[in-house]
Amino acid sequence: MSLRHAILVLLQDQEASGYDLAREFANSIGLVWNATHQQIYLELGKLSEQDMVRYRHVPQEGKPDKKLYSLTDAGRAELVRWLKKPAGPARIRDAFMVKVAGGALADTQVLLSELDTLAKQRRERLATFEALAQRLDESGRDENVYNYLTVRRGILDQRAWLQWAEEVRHSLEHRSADSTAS
Amino acid sequence: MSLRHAILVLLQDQEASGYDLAREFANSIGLVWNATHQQIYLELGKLSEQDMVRYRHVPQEGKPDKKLYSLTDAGRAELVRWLKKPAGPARIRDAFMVKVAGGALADTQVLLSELDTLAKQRRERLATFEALAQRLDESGRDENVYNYLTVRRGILDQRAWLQWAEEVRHSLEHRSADSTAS
DNA sequence: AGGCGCATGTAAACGGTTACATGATTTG
DNA sequence: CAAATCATGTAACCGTTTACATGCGCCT
Repeated sequence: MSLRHAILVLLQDQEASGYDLAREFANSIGLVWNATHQQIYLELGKLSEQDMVRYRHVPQEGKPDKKLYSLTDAGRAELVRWLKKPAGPARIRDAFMVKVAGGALADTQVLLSELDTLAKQRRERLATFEALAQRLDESGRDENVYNYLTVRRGILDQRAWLQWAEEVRHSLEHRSADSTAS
Repeated sequence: MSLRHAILVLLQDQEASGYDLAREFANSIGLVWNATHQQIYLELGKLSEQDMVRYRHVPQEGKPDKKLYSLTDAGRAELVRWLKKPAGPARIRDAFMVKVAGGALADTQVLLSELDTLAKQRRERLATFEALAQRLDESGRDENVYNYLTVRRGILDQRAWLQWAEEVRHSLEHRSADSTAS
């Protein structure tokens, strides 16, 4: 399990609430590891019990109070320990790809429109990441190497996907031109 | 849940045993969806109860008997139904990426050697996929569009990862040159 | 003799998703 | 007035991994 380690990594840079972490998981890191807020609150609870994180209670006006979590020495030690041992292989669950593999039975039009939807999302992400990369590049490239590399991965990933999407569109459109009778 | 649909897609082309499916999940489709044999046997059991697959018992000599599964009409209908509704977003769990993001605390040498290990695996996969793509391209490109596209995704994915790995190596080597004192 | 490949399975533990619940403030 | 944002949480369920179990044949 390394949801816990993903959380520790995020807390390494800055104090954050469970809510903040959930947002980060939905954006940048989300490409690489995802988690819902319930999962995060649960894990923060466990980490806190095990003294790997501590929190301070921050009352707010208008908004609900928040708990700002930060790493303890034990948490940092755990992170360091984990960083040393080899990571398991990456796992993915890409339902759309399963669909393409089973495409013979699928409605080409449905696949094409879904492809468009996904491509749009990817293009938006790509823009976000490119903007982020530029900002990181301007403001001190050496301190932010790790963040920069993470974002670069996101960029290359989106581009590869979009390129593939072009190939798919080409093949499918060619294919649907054959069978305009259906 | 669409492990079930991934299985249905695989059975669409050919009869297979649980063991066969597990192998396919470990290879080609594994890039896109993964599952262990226990999960597959369990799901095949459920699919069989729901009459979406049937099996014939094949006794073998020397080796244990096997059950060869194939799609029923109900199974094919379920696949078609699923293919029509939009797929959820792709999910990934890439532990190595989490490590890079938390790289400030990591030992650069450890990261670099892990990068090498992963790069080697990716290069092997890339070679496998490229060989497969060529074979598909030669033997009738139109019948195999869907398989071909799936393999293309694998190829583009490996290339993007390897390109990223080059950037990471560059950054990390540069970085470790600074602090040869450690 | 030991390990790998074939082939199937059970059981327990753990990880993760979905639904539900609350409640103030801001934005359309 | 409805919906989104901020902020936290519980409970039930489902999906997934890990460990255990069996047994023959082949290769080193």
